[in-house]
Amino acid sequence: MRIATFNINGIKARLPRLLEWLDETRPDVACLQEIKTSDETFPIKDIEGAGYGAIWHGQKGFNGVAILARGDMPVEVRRGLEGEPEDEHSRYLEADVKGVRVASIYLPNGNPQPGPKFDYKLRSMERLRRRAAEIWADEVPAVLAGDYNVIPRDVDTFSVKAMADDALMQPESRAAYRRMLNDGWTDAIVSRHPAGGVWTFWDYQANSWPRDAGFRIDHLLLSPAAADRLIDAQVDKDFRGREKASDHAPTWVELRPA
DNA sequence: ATGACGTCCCTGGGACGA
Repeated sequence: MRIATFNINGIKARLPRLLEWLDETRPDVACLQEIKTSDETFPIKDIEGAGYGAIWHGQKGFNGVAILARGDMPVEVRRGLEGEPEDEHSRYLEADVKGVRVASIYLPNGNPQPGPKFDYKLRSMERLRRRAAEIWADEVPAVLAGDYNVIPRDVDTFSVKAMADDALMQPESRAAYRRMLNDGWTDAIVSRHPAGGVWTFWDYQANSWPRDAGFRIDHLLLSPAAADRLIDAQVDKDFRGREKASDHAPTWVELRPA
């Protein structure tokens, strides 16, 4: 089964691209981020028309996450991360889908750093880590998929120099991500492409896509029971080059049937 | 470099993103 994550940067502006991607690649599960729409305006009819059941956690204007399941209905486990009751950003949704625990995650960008947005980013990463530990304790096959807004290693960006002052690449951001790996989670793309050079994001600006100036910030972290079943992990890179594309490309894992 | 580019909001420009 294939589980994908895709920061679509506005589900309304991107709807033709999303439906096209679902039709062409037929992921079993699709975790979406930055749907940028309220719960009331989520285009569920179009999603259902493509053959997917869905749950979503929307927010007017920005953020927002969803989980889609082909020919199935995700069973919601949790929406939002604990630890900050006053946090109203829609950035986390978790469900059981086709025998796998799946989370759709949109961690904060954190720029500019230093500053309150960067502090919020780091706190959010620690809140995610705490939830991940609870999922780990359940010993279920789990895939924590989403836009982590972290460039984990120097080989995960076209230019270390260009990104040096960015929140995505600060030592604190990397340390927070590495703590989850140290907890035992497997970075699926790294396990299949250890040498790096795999990008999931290309900025709209500065001619980034034509000159392949991208970096890797969309990640799928696997629990041991999921990592044991890992067959492949890849990026649907060509979708970044299409008309009215998102600035992210879909990223996915293929798991052996249980 | 208060830049670029794009989406959202609700109207001409601000908020936000990476």
